Amino acid sequence: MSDANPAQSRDAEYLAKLQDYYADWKSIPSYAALCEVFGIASKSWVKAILDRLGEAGFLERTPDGMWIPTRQFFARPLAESSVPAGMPVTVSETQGEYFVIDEMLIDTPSKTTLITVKGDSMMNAGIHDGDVAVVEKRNLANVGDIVVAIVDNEFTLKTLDKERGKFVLRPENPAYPVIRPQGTLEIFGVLVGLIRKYRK
Amino acid sequence: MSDANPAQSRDAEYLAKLQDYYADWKSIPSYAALCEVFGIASKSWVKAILDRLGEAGFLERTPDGMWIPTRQFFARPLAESSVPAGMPVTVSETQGEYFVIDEMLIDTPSKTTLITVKGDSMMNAGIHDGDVAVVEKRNLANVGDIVVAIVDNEFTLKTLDKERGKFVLRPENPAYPVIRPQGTLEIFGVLVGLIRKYRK
DNA sequence: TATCGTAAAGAACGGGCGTTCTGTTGTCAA
DNA sequence: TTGACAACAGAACGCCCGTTCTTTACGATA
Repeated sequence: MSDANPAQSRDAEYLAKLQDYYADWKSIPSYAALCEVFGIASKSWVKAILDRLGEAGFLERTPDGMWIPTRQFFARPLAESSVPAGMPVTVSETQGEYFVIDEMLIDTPSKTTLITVKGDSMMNAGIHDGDVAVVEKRNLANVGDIVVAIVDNEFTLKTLDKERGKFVLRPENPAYPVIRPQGTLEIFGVLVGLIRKYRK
Repeated sequence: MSDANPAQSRDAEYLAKLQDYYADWKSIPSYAALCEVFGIASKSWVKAILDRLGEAGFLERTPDGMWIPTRQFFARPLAESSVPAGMPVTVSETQGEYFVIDEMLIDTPSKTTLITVKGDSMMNAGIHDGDVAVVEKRNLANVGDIVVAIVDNEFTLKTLDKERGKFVLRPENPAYPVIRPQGTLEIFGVLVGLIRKYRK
């Protein structure tokens, strides 16, 4: 039985070196290369280290046996605004360099598009002019979803709703009218995320 | 000489599949595994594809020969919702306005923190409960900036304003009172971005 | 002094991986 | 109908990679 405490022994050093390497190369190298990275000479010990880091939850393996980093490997400081304590601002010194916002918002890159929002018709849903919508392309959506539809050859972002058995597009701003498409409603994609950048 | 046009042939499909795979596993698999991913049967053709994607700038190799993604690999196409024309939905061929979300929102990783927003006191600024605020840590801000301040040992997100020569924190929701701190106002950071994720 | 346990070193091995070469198929132009 | 080319398929090979086993060094413990 080891002490089961993950990154408290010398493994913490090895983890740090691995994180630095990964920041440079975005991959976990072969055991032979890891010998150089870690500064040790035996592949078997490298394997032992990686096995422990795996058990500790920093690494896992693909179905075909490759080592890959886990979410914990990137461990960003994400504070909750409710945290009461004095100054939890530690924000993890040094090797960060890798916010995985992308991963948070995007599941299937090939089906995801970014669209800049124009106008204030979705104001009350907290979607403003200039925001960037993260849209997953598909043509099926549920009532209540915010969708990107194609109306008059333009993209439009609205809430999908149903009125007397027919689909309609409802803006989230009383100043705009509900869109009741005649014929079929062409849905381009579904809103899965939103990004806003404040000018510096 | 090939036509030198990168992701315009069928390679675009292969790139998309690779991107999706990478989103799942954060690694580029062996040629054998790539055969399954791409749906082809010959390793030599897989190598040819990766070589071309490498030339096109989507992949590169580590010193020891492993394939790794480049920045371009993570770039997403950005469309403007105003685009009027027929169907420019072609995912903007070639390099039109690609960008990477992380880079867009974060200038200096070491000074940037993510904070989950609690409550609806900034409702009218389009900032909702559960949104993630991208905050750049510094203690100087201008009137009008949205800042994270420390009040009563808690983070609070408010607009910085001035009243009769003194700084105050103004919520963007009439149901909440303006905060008029006695003594100094401790500013933790300035809001530079906002992220929202819609449940699937 | 003897006995552990930890932290490695080092050898040995079998298989999988990347590479290269050679075929095969379909399509289009001339 | 021929030829050229693109898009793969398939085999063959040598080396490197991951795994396992054995051995060494060293500090703590008793």
